[in-house]
Amino acid sequence: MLNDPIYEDELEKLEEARNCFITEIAKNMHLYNITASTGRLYGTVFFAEKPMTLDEMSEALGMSKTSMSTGIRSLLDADMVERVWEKGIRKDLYKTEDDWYKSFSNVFIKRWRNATKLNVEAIEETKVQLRRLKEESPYEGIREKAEADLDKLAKAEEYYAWLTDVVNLFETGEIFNIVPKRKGDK
Amino acid sequence: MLNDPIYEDELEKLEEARNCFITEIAKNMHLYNITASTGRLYGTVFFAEKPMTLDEMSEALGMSKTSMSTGIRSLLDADMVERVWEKGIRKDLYKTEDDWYKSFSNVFIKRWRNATKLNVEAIEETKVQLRRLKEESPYEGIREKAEADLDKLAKAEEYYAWLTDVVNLFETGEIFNIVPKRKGDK
DNA sequence: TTTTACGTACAGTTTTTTCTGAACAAACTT
DNA sequence: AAGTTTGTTCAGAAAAAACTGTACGTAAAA
Repeated sequence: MLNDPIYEDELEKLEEARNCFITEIAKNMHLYNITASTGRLYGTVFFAEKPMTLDEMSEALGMSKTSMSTGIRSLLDADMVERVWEKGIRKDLYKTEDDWYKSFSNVFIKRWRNATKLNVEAIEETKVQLRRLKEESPYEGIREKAEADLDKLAKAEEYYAWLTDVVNLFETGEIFNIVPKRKGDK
Repeated sequence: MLNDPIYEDELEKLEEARNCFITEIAKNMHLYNITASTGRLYGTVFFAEKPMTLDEMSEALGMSKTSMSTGIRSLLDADMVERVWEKGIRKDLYKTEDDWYKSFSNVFIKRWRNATKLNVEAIEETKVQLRRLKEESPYEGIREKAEADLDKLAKAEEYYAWLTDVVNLFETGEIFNIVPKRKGDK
């Protein structure tokens, strides 16, 4: 069977079918801050019948093992892939996380919570400086500008408070009460 | 006042305060698929007392007008900036969208809806090919693989159906019933 | 109409990111 | 202990992206 040209042909068709999905998903992977190459890696592991080693990935994609190593790490960070253990196998094995809801939520939470935190901190620091100007500047023009800026930042803070609430919706899993997971329905 | 060194100094302090926020927001702008440079552009327009022209932006940031043009376009695409019209002014004027809830929602909707659409289309196409293999391949191994892949894709479809629901939550504005906008509270 | 002002397309340059192979360190095998 | 195997670090090469200045088309002004 391994040298059966018709079987090879069928296998080729299978690859082609898979490739259709892999190519598309790789293109949209940048939404998770993941490069297209790493997206293809994800797709490859996704369709694999069993967990893959770095060497197998390297072979499958025709890319260096180094790239597989860094790519897998990105995917691990994004909780899109996990390491599995198999008896008697020395190499690291990886499979895709099958709970896509979880992957999405994790990425969503991680990214927005972090961004919110940093931005709110920056707002606080900026406010300190602006308040000083507003209260102490000898120039009315400066005081007015500082006040106007403070108003703008206050609005921004409201928004970040809301965004934090939204992130919490995903973190607590409450989102699944509001938008239930689909099971088998179209 | 224009040549008053103390006033200049105060203005400098104002710039510095603003810069603190601008720098941070620019760093996190990549979450909206926007470069750090364009992020700084956003910050500059955000703090400006009145709508800015491309030339003013170029002057303020020390970058080419071409870059301002393309940067502003990215921001327009993301609904983070809008063009405004002022009587007697020939140049295009831009201000930041003050409804950040809207900006966030728009970006969120646009990006995820688009990604979902493309991925679902790819899944459909892949399914067609896999079904053919599953039904017509003379090799049991191939038929089994095709079936396994179809199962995986079915799970992916469920996820995308859910994601579409989530996106709709933002598109219809229903998210604001669940997570109300903050007004003035901390 | 001619002139001027304005925004953008495009090609080339600079900067940043991605990718690779060699060298290394840790852990397993013998 | 010596010798493999395996994943990762690192410096340099290759690829991609960002940025700039020139040139051009369009529309307002003269």
